[in-house]
Amino acid sequence: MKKKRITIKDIANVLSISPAAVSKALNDDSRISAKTKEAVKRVAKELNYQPNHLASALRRGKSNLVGVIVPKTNSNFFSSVIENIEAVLNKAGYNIIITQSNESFEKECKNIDTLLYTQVDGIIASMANETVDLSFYEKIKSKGIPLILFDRGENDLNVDYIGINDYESSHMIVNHLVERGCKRIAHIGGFKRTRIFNNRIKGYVDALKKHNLPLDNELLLESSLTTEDGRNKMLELLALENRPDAVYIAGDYASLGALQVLNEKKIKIPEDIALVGFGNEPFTAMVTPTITSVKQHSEEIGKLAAKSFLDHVEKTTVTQNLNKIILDAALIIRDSSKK
Amino acid sequence: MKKKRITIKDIANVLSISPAAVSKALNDDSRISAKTKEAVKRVAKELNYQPNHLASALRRGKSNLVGVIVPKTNSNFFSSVIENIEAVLNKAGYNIIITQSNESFEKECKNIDTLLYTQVDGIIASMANETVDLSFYEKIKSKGIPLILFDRGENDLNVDYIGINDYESSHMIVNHLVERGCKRIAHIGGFKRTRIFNNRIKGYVDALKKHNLPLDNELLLESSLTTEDGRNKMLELLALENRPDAVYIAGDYASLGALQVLNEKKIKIPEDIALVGFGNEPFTAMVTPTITSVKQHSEEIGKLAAKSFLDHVEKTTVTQNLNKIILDAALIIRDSSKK
DNA sequence: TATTTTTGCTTAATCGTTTAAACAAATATA
DNA sequence: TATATTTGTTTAAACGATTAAGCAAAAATA
Repeated sequence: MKKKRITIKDIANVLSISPAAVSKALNDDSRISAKTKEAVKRVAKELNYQPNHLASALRRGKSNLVGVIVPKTNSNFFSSVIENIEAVLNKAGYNIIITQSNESFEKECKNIDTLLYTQVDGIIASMANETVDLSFYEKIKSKGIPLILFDRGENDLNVDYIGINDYESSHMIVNHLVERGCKRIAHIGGFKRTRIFNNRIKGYVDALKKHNLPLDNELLLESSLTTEDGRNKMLELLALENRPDAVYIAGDYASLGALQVLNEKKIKIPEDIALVGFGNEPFTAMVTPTITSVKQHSEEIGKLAAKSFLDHVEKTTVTQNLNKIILDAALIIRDSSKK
Repeated sequence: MKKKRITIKDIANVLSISPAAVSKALNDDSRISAKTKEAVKRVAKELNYQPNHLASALRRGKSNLVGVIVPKTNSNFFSSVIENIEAVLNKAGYNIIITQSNESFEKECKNIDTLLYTQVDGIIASMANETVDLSFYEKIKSKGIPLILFDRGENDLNVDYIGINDYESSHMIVNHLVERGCKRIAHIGGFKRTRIFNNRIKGYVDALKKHNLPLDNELLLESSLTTEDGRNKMLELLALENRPDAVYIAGDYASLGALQVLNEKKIKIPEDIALVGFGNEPFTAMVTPTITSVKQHSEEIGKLAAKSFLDHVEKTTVTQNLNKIILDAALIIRDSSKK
């Protein structure tokens, strides 16, 4: 019942030549005559031959597969990054394997093992929120497999990184809010231990200082940045005796939660409290009022991450200098913070 | 500079036994002594041995990889289906490779080729809108590789299918709108050639008949169901002399476009025109007003698709009866159509 | 004690490709 | 014409695992 696989041997038999010649013909080896090549390709098509990737990858020691690890595909940012990684790598003859960590350290470790086991030629990853222990990433490095991080990265791991300038983005946001006339600007930040969120916090603190605004610790909250936690942290801020007049939230999903709370309590946005999110998820332009947010250039990040990988595999030289690319983000001003 | 790979041969050398014994020990073969197994596993750990998937897959003729093809990972429905497929398959020792067709027939064909080339053990797919030519799917079948379709499937391809009852869903929606008092119900449907959208249209037409409502052809439009096209089709409906008092749209993204148009024109939802979408994307609960939509049980669909694949590989019998599973969808009533 | 069965391993072939090395025939060079 | 080079192919050994078959030694059975 099972269909017999067509192999190069079958093609060789038809043409009465050796399998080696067939292999070389299919790979356009210069030492094979044009006539033979043509014949081989014709017969290959006739027999509906499909090369066996496992065999060639095993022999070549190269799978032409690249693993991608993201916290969730279900966000515009990550899905767009993936799309662009894929576009660049496909052109170079690579295919990608996408895995999700669901923000779980354990799942992320499993994913790494799976990818290594599948013999990927490289890994492009954005780390889960939970991840503190870097030993699994060290494992990738120790195998000599190119590792490229984007968005969620770690300085300690001395690897290529593509991301945006989080520190500077916070400055942009605070500048914008100050210009609007806001004086008590709160910040619902992500986990401090995650580098990008820590940088956003630092940027926020320094920007306040720059504008001679006092830093009020009750206005600086740490959050998991889910919609649910956005709601909770917003409620905390509203419970304060001295409410903020603007809230900068380090993630769009959390900013959505905050927006819902403000709408429910009939607090006017941006008149009473202005709102700024982060990530420029499509829904920020869909909700009422639309939410000001920061665009992270997902297309660019995806392309650069892929190119960074290609640099590694194509460069045979030992002069492997690290690619650390920091892009400038763009503030997309919408109704939630308009003048 | 490159790290030498550790193979079973290295382990064998350390223990002065044969590579075959090592392989069997690692696979818990009953003919290997407990002592040897223990020693092998200890040394494997010490040397940080990672099995070479390519080699074992080649030899076994089984890659333990399952390919997944979806139009876009960037929708809650598909990302949730994928998550659940993965959960079930991981438990059974399989890993998945996710690919996106971006609703393009050409890309979908490429994805199929990639997956076949990677020697996946099975393919779970949801077809692109564009896809009419089924020859690439026939190719999968002709190779004897299990193929399971979900959501977007085709009856002609005689394969397993998991989806919801689209025809019945339309009835549910029309019933709900009629109950609300609506008399002129419009339908912005997907492409007729896509089976699921065609079923929704049929359900709409029959439900109108059931309620003795006239079928007005200017109220039945065909759409690509993007946000942009949702806007355009809504504008078409508003241009009618005799406007509808309810619009049932076969996709949430298009319903969002329609909602934007109605909001811009200050047409009251649901008082002037009620709105119902399809898919229960999270944003339907985020926008103002929230949009009534149909929940497709993505978790269930994902799990069932994975189980269906496992059925195929585990069943060695020839009695392979087809799994055609049709789930009942659930109508989630929100502000856009509340009484 | 002699014979059979079980246990625990080894040998060698195999999966489908690639590729270094060998080699004959054709062509170029001296 | 003799020698060197190029061309087009074959042979055979990999890649790293699995596995059928074989074979001693140990244990069980008669």
